[in-house]
Amino acid sequence: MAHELSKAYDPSEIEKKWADFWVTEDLFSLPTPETSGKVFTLLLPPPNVTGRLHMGHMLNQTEMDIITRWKRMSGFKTLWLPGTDHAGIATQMMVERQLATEGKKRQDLGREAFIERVWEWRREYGGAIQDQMKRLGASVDWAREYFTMDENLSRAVREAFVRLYEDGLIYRGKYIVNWCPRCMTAISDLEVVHQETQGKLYEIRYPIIWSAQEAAERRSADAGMPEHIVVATTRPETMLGDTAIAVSPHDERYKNLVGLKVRVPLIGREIPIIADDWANPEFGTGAVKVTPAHDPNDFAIGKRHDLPQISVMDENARILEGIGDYGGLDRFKAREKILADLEAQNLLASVKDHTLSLGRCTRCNTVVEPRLSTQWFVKIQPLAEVAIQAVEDGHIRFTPEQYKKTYFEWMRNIHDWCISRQLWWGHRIPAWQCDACEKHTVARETPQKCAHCGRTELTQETDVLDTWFSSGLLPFTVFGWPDKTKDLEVFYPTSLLITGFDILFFWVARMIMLGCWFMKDRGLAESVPFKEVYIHALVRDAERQKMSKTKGNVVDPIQVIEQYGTDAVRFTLASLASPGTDIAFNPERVEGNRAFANKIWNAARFLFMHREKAGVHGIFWDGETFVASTRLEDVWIRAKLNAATVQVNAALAQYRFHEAAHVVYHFFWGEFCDWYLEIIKLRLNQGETSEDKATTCETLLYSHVIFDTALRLLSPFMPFITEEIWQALYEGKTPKPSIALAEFPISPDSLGEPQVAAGSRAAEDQMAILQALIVDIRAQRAELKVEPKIKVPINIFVNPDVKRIIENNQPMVEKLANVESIRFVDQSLAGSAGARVAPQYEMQVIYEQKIDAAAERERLNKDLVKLEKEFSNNQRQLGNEQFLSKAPAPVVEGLRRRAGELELLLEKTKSSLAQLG
RNA sequence: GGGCGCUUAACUCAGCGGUAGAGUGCCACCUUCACACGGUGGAAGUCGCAGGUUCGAAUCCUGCAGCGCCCACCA
Repeated sequence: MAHELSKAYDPSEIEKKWADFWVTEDLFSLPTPETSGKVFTLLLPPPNVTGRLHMGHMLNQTEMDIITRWKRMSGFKTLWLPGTDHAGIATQMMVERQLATEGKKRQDLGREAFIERVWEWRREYGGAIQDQMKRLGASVDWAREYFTMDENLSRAVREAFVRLYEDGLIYRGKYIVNWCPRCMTAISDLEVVHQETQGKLYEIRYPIIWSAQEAAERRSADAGMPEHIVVATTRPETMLGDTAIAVSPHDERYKNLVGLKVRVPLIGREIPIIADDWANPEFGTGAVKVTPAHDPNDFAIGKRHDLPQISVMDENARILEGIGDYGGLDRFKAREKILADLEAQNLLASVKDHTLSLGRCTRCNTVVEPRLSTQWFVKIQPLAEVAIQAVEDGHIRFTPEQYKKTYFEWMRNIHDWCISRQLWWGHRIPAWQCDACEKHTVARETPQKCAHCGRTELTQETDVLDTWFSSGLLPFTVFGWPDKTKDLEVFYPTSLLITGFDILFFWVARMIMLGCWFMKDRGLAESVPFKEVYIHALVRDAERQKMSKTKGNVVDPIQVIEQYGTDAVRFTLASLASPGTDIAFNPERVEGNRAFANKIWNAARFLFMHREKAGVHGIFWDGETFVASTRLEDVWIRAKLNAATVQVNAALAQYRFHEAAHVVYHFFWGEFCDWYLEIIKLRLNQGETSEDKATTCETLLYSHVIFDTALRLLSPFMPFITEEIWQALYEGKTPKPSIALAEFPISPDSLGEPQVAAGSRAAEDQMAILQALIVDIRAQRAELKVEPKIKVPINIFVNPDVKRIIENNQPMVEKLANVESIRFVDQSLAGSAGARVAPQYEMQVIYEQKIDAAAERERLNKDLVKLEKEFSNNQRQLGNEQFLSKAPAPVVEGLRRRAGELELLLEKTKSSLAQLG
């Protein structure tokens, strides 16, 4: 492909080109390996088919892509498996909304036609998020893409349901569930979000029914005979379904009322006063109305006391016909009317402000109504026990580790899982009800006859399964389960899961439970759906607010990408992705990383320019052996690159994306560009002799090797720009079709080459002295206000060792610090005008202009204060017997060495000050 | 009511037992032949508060204050 780089870095053009290339060349498709050795598998948390890419996705996919590319380049057979989720409620709502614009409801179409309509919708609009993923450069295996409603996955869902049923873990029953009257379906506990809401607490008088006999008894006993019992409630409309009043058995106030009957106001039903521990004497009046069909606690009381369950609302949360004057009224309208009617009868004792926690549907924000209905449940305890053990035994590792606690917390207090939904879009429950005996037959295929009575008139269950039921099975169903496939054998358990904490319970926990259960014949350690979980943070806006459509602060990743380029956005997210910390995403921050990309671009152009000038082509590298050089800057940059390599590999192994990004940024900009390229300019801008040309070629070769390695180090973070430059570097003759398939750098030092390591350390020490000297000269020039273009002579006072280092690298010092000439003197320069002292050298800038004595004195005084403070700390520690005996030797040695330096520096600084007068 | 975090330079965040760091922003100078999406130099922090452990604490422990998140059936 591209052999040369355009003058200006334009991400939009190159990103489109390579995104297409990766997909059309099928670069990331992985054939099924023979064995599971060195295989890395990652499942993409399937976005909703209705989804549009948001910053959360982008962070998630950037992290997954970095890890995936890193693993792939490091020699793993890497599979990143993409897919989309059919998202029951969300998708059904979307299509219903579309129907509504045509003035239709789903009931007008009927179940089959409606489902066909959803498929149509999916064919037309369902691919949006995949297209967006391609723009991010996500290196997934598109050939294996799945959809949770695909036939093979649907078959697996039925199989899983039937097996759980056969294991006795699925039951059907009439219980209080969370009901959304707008979605008209049951939802699980997790789909209800509780909000503190300012509401009212109403106290209502229920008239006590006194029989003549009881009344007489009371009067003779002088026991008092109250007319009413007052109950407190936040939802007066449910009184229509009251079947008892409960008081605490220990509540003296009500002791002798237990067993009596009261009349439910407005409807006149007689109900008993019962004693139950649930009633809290401290709260309200101590007496609570009991409505078993509309409250989970009341449901439990009802079971204990065998109370009738009277439902008073329909599926839309309207009062049922025939109940007082309230039939057909919406629950909140009914509440108003009931309160007014109570008031009129003087039965409303009081109304108080009361904050309560109101449950709302996560989909549509409608207030959830606890409703008595028949649903399918998963008996969760047996599944949870195994899932807890899997994590306790360390078969799944959480990063950050704190999420393990959250996971245990939830798992240990888990309730049975309501898995049926009254929707049409989804996996229909494989159960058939007998028209005659009304019992259910659960089967993989449509049964011929009832399993209980043998009759043949059967009707399939109309409910579908919770979407999370099918996604909870994905880690094995995507590999062909229930069949025993090769894929399942080599890819399961997957290696890693990267996801947000918001679906820790919805998805992560359920995958663990279901995986451990269905794969249990592999043994616990191998039954888990993934070996590691990395939980990433939330992307917030620049003000740390949660992004939300209603607040209007949602940042559209595609827009930011168009402004700065995908690479810059990816790099920004990576550099902010410190485990466990939410990300405050400010688009302005991307600017800095866009500049970084530009910097790399120009570094490449610099090398290419010289390559052209020198007529040097075909600089290729096998990616393994280092080209030798003994030049200080060459050994030094190699040592720095090795260090960066070691750090990046270590950081990625711990999902410390921010650290890896920082290391690679600092290497490229702070070391390679700022120092190395500046230094080699000396060798690249040489003359025409054959010796000069040879030097240029050597220099180019060496710098290309370094640059090539650095590009591969950066590639997982910025795949596009590195691909573009890498392809150009090899002039179309790349060793691999893509940089993404090239080798990720590993440090030669880490492979055990002690003499190389020693040489590196010496080079680093020498460069550190030269760098310090150069920086000091520059600073002194700035202080003396030497015009930038003027070269100045300098004097240096050093020991012979350092002198040799400087002499060997004199052109470097002269070029980088703009020095005319260096004179080595044999007397201390401390105190001389324009001098600076360091532990290893004394340096004086010779400049005719008069020194600003005041400024110089200020600087020296500041230095002096700092030095004195450090020295006194240093001396205090070194004078401390305890420290000397207890601190580790290297620390003590370090301080001793520093003490010597400090003494010297103090002395020199003081003498300089004295000279200034 | 339970549980979990966070508080370090103007801003965003690293560091988590051995002399306070980065990026952005800010100030000054420089359009030098890769890059002004640049270069060079510089200013800027009693590491929330109070105790404790330690030779040594931003780093470990306890308490307090502020901020945030998750879970939960108290009418």
